[in-house]
Parts: sequence; structure tokens; C-alpha cells
Amino acid sequence: MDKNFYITTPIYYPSAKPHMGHAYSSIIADFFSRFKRIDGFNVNFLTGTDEHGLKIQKAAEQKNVDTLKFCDDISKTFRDLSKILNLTNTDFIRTTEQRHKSSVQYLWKELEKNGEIYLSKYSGWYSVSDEAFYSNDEVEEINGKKQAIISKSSVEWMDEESYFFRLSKWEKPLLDYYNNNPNFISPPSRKNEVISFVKSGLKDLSISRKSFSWGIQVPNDKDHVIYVWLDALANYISALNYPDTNNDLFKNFWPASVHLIGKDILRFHAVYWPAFLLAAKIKLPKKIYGHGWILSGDEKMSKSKGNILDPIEIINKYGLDPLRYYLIKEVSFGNDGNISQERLEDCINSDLANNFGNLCQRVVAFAQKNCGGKVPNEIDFKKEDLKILDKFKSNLNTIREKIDNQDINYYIDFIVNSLFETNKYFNDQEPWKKKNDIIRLNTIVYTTLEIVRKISYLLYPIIPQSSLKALMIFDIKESELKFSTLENHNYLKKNSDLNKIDILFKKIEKNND
RNA sequence: CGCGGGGUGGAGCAGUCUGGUAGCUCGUCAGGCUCAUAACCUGAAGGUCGGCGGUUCAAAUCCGUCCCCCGCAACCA
Repeated sequence: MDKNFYITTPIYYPSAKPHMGHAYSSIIADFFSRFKRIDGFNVNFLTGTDEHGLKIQKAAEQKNVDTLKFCDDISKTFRDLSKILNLTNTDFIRTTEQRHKSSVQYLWKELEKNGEIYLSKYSGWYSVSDEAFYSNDEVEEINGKKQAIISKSSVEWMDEESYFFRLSKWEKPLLDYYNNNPNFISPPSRKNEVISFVKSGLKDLSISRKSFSWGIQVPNDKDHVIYVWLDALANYISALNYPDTNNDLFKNFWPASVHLIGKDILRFHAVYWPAFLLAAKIKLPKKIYGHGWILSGDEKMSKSKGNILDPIEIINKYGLDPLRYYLIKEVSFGNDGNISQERLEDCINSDLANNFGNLCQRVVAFAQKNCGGKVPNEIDFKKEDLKILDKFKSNLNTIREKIDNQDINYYIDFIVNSLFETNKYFNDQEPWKKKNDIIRLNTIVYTTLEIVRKISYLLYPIIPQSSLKALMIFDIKESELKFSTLENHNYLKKNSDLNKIDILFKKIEKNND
């Protein structure tokens, strides 16, 4: 069985500072990475920044700084964000790096060699901010200025030589591929969208620009710069040292297990990217997953509405793990989700503090008083103990399957239900009334501790810091985490010391006004 | 006929592909417990699943039609 796992985030376009959407994509990717890692996989987790294009060039000019310097600075804020979000990415790629540039140029030459590229002329209305051409009927004139009807961004007439990629010839092969690989585009609602787009007909794609210079040069034609999307998408293989397909990175990790993206860039990933790869005779990634957007309230975050929730500010106020938990739990994965401080606070109080944090606290405190602060030694499992313990064992493979289908909702529901059941179990077993039946008392405590361990493992991909803090009760370190040990009901060493831990999550005081 | 998403108890959501007594979290009310972060457990109230029509023994789920909301005009995941 393939024990390698390669997951990517989009590479972020650093024309402005990071926002909640970036944080969301990254956190989800980190979730999968961490899960796979504790399940014994060799994980490659790539993120980075996409730094070419006219928008960047102009932004740098406006600030009167060297373009690369401009990119260095903003790229760094994204690299910093990775640290702030506690990501376990194994690489961070910048499209301005030499390893990427030479990889893209090689890819170009491959396409050229295979007869996929031809030189022609492009005339049309070009929008800088959309990086797209529009035809006459897609443009309107308002106050004497031409703008694109769809995006309302201003356009200018361009009449320039351009290289084209024979996208049209891949229409049928793409449709066949979607058909033969039903999970290639997920979730299904996105797949339908892509299929109907491809069915409506694909035109050849302009893949070079003469009008600006900030990009990767077309091999053997220094007047042209390679189209930003062809450039950007290639990051997924340039980071694996393509074209050196014999090196370990490429051999182990290509094709990628999943490209995690926002639904807005689905077309580039599900149509253009596979077409480029087919044309270059490179294997296609196994899955493209287009997740939804994070909205504020019911609306899109926007400066004018003043409803922006900056991930950094949220983290400074509430901490990282609550944000990670919220984004993973409260957002129905695949759909758009809302974030509001009020609901974030509810999450912290109900799920994290009351349900999980308090459970850890109550069992450890009980063991301190009644079991000498040690993992109980003499125990005797009864069927009610085994019943709750076995739930983890019997669901191991289901959980793995759900994760492979990106069914995060199932995963988190399993955890939350387990927390309820454990609190109920402790309640119903009433260990505080078993002081004259020490074996029974011990068994209840042991069982509950085991479940705290199991749940902490499950929570590790979601809230790593807090999970590890909880596992300090047992002196379990990050490097020891193994998902498969959820099967073991006797994992905790008997008679070993239980460490007292601080309160895991402080409750948020609610205003009553 | 632009494209796409959505309308399920007070709030936020699952369930719709593969029809079969409407489910979860929060909130509210009542009770229990006392080991714990005034926490935890139990019970209750609360929904004609946007409207209308159709298929069916049976529709939140399939088909048709209509109404309403949201995004695609960005800080682009």
C-alpha cells in the first residue's frame, strides 16, 4: 500500500496581506497532513507564494520598490503566517525561486516539443486585475471608460502576439478523465460545474504575455513572459524537483494525493492544470478538492462593510487552537461557512472548555484524590467499559476512509459524540460512590483516562497544541503519536504517574448587555 | 432564459446522490448529580423540511413549476 501522502495548498498571491481564506486553506491542509502523519504516512505538505504577474509588478512600482524586494517582504508575511498557524508544511515554494523557474521553462519546452504550443495573435480587451481577455460583448463603457461587464474592472485594448496552448484538443480527453475518475474533482457539486464548463467548449489558451516583464521568460523568446497560471500551477511539481522525475521527492509524491483549493480557482486546477499535464505526458493529481469560502455573518468580508475578521487578530484574542477548531468544526467542509466571534466564543466555551477541557480536568483530579495520582494498576474491564472503548477500535477504518474522502464532518462529529458519551459514562458509573470497591473505581478511572488519550489523539490534527498539552498528563510526546494505538485499550502504563495540567481552555466571559 | 450556491424547530447546520417514523450543536424550561472549569447527566417544549402541482403504498429526498436570499463586481482560498 502506498504510504506516501502529498497535499498542497494553493500558492497564495501576495498582493496584500493574508486573510481568513488563506488561513482556512492552510489549516485544513495541515489537518490532513497531521492526521496522515500519525497514521504512519510519509507526508509532503506544500504551500507557498505565487509572485509573478502584472498586478505584482504594478504594486511594486507604485510603492517604488524593487519588484523582487516587494515580493520578498510579502512572501515573508505568508511564511510567518504558516508559523502562526502552526502548520507542518514540509516546504514553502516561491515562484521567483530558480528551482521553480527552470522547472516551468522545462515544462514549456516539453509542451512545445509535443506540438501543444503555437504562436499567434491575440486581440481583445484585457483586464489587468482579472488577468483575462474579454470580447467586445463582454465589455461595456461607463463614463467613457471601458470595463468588463462581469468584473467591472477596467480593460484596455490589446493587440499582441501571444503563444497559445492547444487547450481545445483536450476537451474530450478531459471529459473522459473526469468520467473514469469520478473522485478527481470533489465535492461532486464542483465536478458538475467543471464538466458543464468543459462541455460548453474549450478555446485555445493564451499562455504568454508581451506587455510586461515580471514573470518567467518563454524559452528562446525573451519578448514573452509565461502566463501566470501556467507558471503558478507548475509549483506542485517544481517543488518535487521536476523535471528530475527520478529523484525521491518526485518518485514518492507525484501524483499528488490532493490539491486543496478554494472554489474560485477550480477551473484552473480542474481544467487547465490537467490539460497541461496530459499534454506534457505527466500523471494527473489524484484529487482536486474545492472547498467553500469563509464568510463573515452571511456576507463576504469586505473592507467597505467593515466586517473583516483578520486571522491574526482572532488568534491574538482567542488563541490559535480555538480558531483551528472553529474552522474545522463549524464550517461544513465543501460549503461556504460563516465565522462570527459570537459563535467562536460558543465553540470555545461549549466544546473546548466544558466538554473536552473539563473532562480532562475532572478525571485527572479524581485520580489524584483516589488513585494516588497514578494510572490505576488493578483493573477489571466490564462490558460497559469495553463497550465505550471498543467504539474507537471498531471505527478506526471508517475514520480512515472518511478522511480519505475529505469527510471532515464525520470526523469531528465522531469526536464530539465521543466526548458526550465519555462524560455520560463517567456520570453513569459514579466512581465517587465506588470508594469501597477499589477495583471498580480503578477500572472506571483507567477507562476514562484511556478515552481521554484516544480523543486527544483524534484532536491532534485539529488542535495540536491543546492536544499535546492534554497528553502531557501521560507524558506522551508528539513523536509517539500513532493513530493505530486507538485499538489498544491497555496503552497507558499502569502505575505510571499522572501529571497535573493547567486548565486547557479558559472560558470566555460573555457580555450581558 | 448568463453561471453557481442556498431556503429544514429561536440561532447555526447535517440529512437530499442510493425515497421508508425529521437529526445534531447552541439557546430556552424543568429535574438529577456533586468527581470537575457554576462543569456534567436526564427529560421537555419547539419544525406541515420556501410555495404549488406531479410520480409513488411512501417524498426534506425523485420530476415540473413558481417565489425568495446569497456569491460570481475581492482582501481572490
